[in-house]
Amino acid sequence: MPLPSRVTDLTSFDLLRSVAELGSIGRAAQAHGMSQPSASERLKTLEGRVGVTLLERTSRGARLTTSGQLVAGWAAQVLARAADLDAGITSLRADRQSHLRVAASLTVAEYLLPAWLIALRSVSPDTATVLSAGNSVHVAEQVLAQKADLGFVESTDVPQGLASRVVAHDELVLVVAPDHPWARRRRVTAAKAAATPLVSRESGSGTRQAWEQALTSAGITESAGPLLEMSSTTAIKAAAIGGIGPAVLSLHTVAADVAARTLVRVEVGEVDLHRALRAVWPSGRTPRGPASDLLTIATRSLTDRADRR
Amino acid sequence: MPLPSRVTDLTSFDLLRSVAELGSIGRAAQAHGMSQPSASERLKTLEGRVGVTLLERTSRGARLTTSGQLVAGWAAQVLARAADLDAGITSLRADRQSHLRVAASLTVAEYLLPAWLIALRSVSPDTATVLSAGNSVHVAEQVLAQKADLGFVESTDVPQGLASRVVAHDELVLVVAPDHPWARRRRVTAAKAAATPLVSRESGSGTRQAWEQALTSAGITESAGPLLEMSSTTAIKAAAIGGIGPAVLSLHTVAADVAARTLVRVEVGEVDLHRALRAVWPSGRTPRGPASDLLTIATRSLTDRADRR
DNA sequence: ATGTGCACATAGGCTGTCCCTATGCCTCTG
DNA sequence: CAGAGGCATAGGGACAGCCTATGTGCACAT
Repeated sequence: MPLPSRVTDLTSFDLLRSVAELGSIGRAAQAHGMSQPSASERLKTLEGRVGVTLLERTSRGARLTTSGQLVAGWAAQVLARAADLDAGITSLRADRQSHLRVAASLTVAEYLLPAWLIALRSVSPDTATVLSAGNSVHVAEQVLAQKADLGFVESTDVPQGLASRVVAHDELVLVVAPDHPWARRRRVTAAKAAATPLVSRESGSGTRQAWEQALTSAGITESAGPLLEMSSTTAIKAAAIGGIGPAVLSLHTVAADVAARTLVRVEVGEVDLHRALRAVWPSGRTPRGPASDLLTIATRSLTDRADRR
Repeated sequence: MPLPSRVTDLTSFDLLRSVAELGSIGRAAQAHGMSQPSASERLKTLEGRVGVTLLERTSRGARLTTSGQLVAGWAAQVLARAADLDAGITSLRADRQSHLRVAASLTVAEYLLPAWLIALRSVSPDTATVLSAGNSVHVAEQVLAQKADLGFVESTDVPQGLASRVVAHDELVLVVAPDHPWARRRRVTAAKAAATPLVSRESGSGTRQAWEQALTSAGITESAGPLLEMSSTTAIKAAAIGGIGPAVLSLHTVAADVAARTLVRVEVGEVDLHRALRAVWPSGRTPRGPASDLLTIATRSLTDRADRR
C-alpha cells in the first residue's frame, strides 16, 4: 500500500513550518528562495489537499490556525526524520574526500548514526563524514586497515587488535502478526521458538548469526530451517506483518511496528538476546579530532537515556 | 533553513521500499499504480540525487544494494511519520460524518493521537475519526455537550461531571540553546528560573498556565514577565534554538531537539513539572464501541512503555 | 479623513517534470 | 533455440509549479 499522495510533497509542509516560525508567507517564501505568490499558491493547494484552513491570513502576516498547528506539528516529525535521511545520504556520497571515515554495522547505521551525524554537524560543521556500512567483519577490516577512523559493531566479541567502548544496546526480538497464535500468549519457550521455521535473513547475516548463537548458548542444538529467506529487513517485516510467519529482528527495526500494533512482540524464554553496540578503533590509537567528537556524541546518547525519567 | 530538495519527494522513497518488499521494479510500479518505465526512471533519478547505486538490477528482478538498504531504512522512518501525518489529516477532515468524535488537547493530538488512530484502524478499519483540538476547557465542553465521544486533557484537575483515566505522562521542561550559560550547569533553582524572562506562549495557553501554577505551588509568587510571546510551539522552539532565551515546553515537543543537541534541557529545582494526560468521558457513560477501542489502545500504550527495558 | 506601507491574492505565460505507450535488449529456462 | 519475464530507452503529451506584474484589503500615521 503506497503512501497517500496528500503527504508525499514535503516542500509544502516545510513551507508551512517556515510560516509558523517567521509569521508571514512572504518571509517564508524568501527563506525558501521562492517568490511570495508561489508560496501563497502552494499553501492554498496544501489547504485544499488537507481539507481544512491552516492559516489565518491578515494584512499583518499569517498565523496558524489550531488545525494548522496540529498539521505543522505532525509534519515536523516527518521533517525531522527527513533531515536524518538527508544526513545519511550525505554520508553515503564519497564525492568530497572527507576526513572522517566511519564504518558501521547496518543496525547502527540505520538507527543511530543519522542523529549522531546531525549532532556532529553542530559541533564541527565542516566535517564531512563518509559512511561504509557492512557486517562486523567488514567494519573490523576497514578499521584495522585504517580505511575507517572509527567503527561501530554489534558483536559481543570484539575482534583482535581493536579497542572498544559500549555506546548503545540492542536486542533481538521475536515478532508475529497480531492474529498469530503466539500473539495472545506473548511468550514462548526457547525450544519452541527454535523448532519453528522463521522468516529470516540469508545465512551469514549478523542478525541471523546472533539468533543462532543465542540459541546455542541456551543449550539448544537443533533448530528448524528458515521458513523463508529474504534479503532485506523491510521485506522480512512485510512478510511477518502479512502473517507468513514469525520473524526475529532487531528491536530498533520493529519498535515502531510494535508501537503501532502491526506486529506483536513475543518474549522468548531463557535466551539472552541482548547485545551491546560498540564503537571500535585500533588499539593504542585513541581517536582524535572529529572521530573523537563522534565518539563523545555516541557515548553521550547512552547516558542521556538514563537521564530521562 | 529549508529541507534539502533531495529528500522532499517521498514518492520515490516509497517506491524504493516497495521494490525492497516485492523484489522487482515492475511489481513495485504496479503496487503504486504506475507503469514500469515510470518507476524505472524515477528510481534512476533517485539514484542520481542520492549519488550512489541503490539497486542491483538483474534479469530476474531487482535487489537493494547495501547503500540501498540503508537509504530504504532511513526512508522508512520518514514514511512512518508521514503515515502518522496522513492519519492526523484524515481526522481533521469532517467530510464523512464519522462516528467517533475525539476532542484532545494540542499536546495529545500532536504527539500521541496519530499512532493511536493507526492502531485503531487495524482494530476497526471502518471507523473514521474526527478530531477537535483545543485547550482543556474546550475538550471538557465538547465531551460534556456530547459533541465528542472521548476527550483527552492534560490538566491535573479533571473538570466536574467527567470520569477519567490516566493514559500517558507529560512533563514541562526548561530548555536553552547549547551556548546558553545554563546549558553547562544543567540545573537552576526554581527562583532563578521564575525571575528570568522566558520565551513563551501567549498567556492563557495550557503550557504557560501549567508553568505558572507549578511555580505557585512551589511557593514562588513573583515571576518575571515573558521575554517574547509567540503563538506556536514551533516558533518558540526556533527562538530558543536561536538563542533568544530559555523556553518552557512539553517534553514531547523538545525530545527530538534534546536528543539532537540543538537544545539542552535544564533541570529546575524543587518544582513538580509532571502532569498526567487523561482520557475523559461523561461520568456514568462508559465509552462503548470505537470509543472504547480507542481508550483501550491509549491505555495500552502506557503499559507498553513499562514493558520496554 | 486620507494616504501610505505592508502583506497576501490573482492573472497570464512559460518552462520543466512526470507519466504513458511502444519497443528494444538481456538473461534465464524449458 | 525459442519464449517469457524483467529492465531500459525513446518519443510525445499533459499538467503542475514558478515567475513577473498587478490588484486588494487592512492598519497605522499624519
